[in-house]
Amino acid sequence: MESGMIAVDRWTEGSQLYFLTHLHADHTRGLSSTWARGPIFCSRITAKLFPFRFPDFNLSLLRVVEVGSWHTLSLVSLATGSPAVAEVMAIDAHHCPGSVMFLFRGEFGYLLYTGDFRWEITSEMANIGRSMLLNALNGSKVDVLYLDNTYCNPTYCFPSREVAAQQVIDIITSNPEHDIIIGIDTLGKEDLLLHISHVLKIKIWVWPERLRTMHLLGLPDIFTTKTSLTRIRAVPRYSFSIDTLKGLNAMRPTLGIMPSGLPWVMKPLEGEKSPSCSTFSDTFESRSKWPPNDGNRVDQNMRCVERFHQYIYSVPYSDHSCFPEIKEFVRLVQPLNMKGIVSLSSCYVDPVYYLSHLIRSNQPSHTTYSNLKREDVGKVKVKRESKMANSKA
DNA sequence: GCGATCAGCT
DNA sequence: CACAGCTGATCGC
Repeated sequence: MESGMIAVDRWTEGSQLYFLTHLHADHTRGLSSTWARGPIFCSRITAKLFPFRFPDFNLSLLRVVEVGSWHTLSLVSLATGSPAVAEVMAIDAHHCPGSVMFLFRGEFGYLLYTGDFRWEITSEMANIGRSMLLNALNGSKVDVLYLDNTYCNPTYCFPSREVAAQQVIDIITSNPEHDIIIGIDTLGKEDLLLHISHVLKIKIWVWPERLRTMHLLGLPDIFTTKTSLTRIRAVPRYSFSIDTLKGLNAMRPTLGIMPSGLPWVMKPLEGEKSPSCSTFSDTFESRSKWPPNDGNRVDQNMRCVERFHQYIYSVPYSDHSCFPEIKEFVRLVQPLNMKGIVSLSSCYVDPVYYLSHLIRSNQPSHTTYSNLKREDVGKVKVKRESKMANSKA
């Protein structure tokens, strides 16, 4: 596609149309309330949350793209200067509320930009997205897949969010006398909190701004800002530390739960013992439903709950796809070429490195690191400059 | 003084 | 290490 026409999650000057996959801060860096570079296309939920995040934003620049139907885009061809038409379809990305993938079609062919996404093969919602995607493609091939490669490495393997949510429930019910704090961000993991509330018939404390977000999302009235009403609190992840938990435990017995796809949560403090990480099943054997105790051996790579600290559990609840899910998605889409959208990670890999057998054309000249030998690509560590998960087309 | 950007931290 | 994001310092207007 010609450069300078369409930008996704990228906010530098020089594009005609801008697209926002979801409202997490690492995808909005460069966006501000004073934005005037052009229209921004996003999902209805993202549009709803937008003014809360960017209070004085000129809302006439927002364009809602409904999920599941083609939306016509008016562009100017950079090559000829004449009007050009393209279309876009938003498809639910199941990453956080409002998150979508964008499928573009035009004279440039088909481009699919996943944004951050979770592709839970067993989930009913993913099946809807699957048929939506296949119907939209109608047999055509995706020319370039821009892929959420956050966990694009075979070492990343974790259960569905449904299973991980049950692990959280098990921790809470196994510790009836404990207060529980759960680390979350400004957006995302609402389903986990709703599930806990529903199963345990208990309200969930959130901080005031987060309560506003819950209301904007139209979620059930199970959230509160009164600490006296519940022993379960969802707190900002940045406020979540071993020291915080120690402080809380000086008052009342309190356990912290970190829902995360990462195999580690935080660096153990100097002199701290124990991050040898006993697994949840070591501690709570028979009560735990995970790993399943059905006589079969659990995949050694499948992460389970880890006790990182006397007071802290890490639960593999992830809003990004794990490696087998990414693989399944690429197999479904069968792109001609693909590029990772996350370029900063200690284990950053070009998705082509592990998944080249699933794309239709895997000539080295098409890969991001065409100058490297294939064996070297997986070891590339990208420089800090491109932390933004983005792409320009 | 304000917004934008960056350093540092979790 | 950093899924995402806060705070505070600094730069430029």
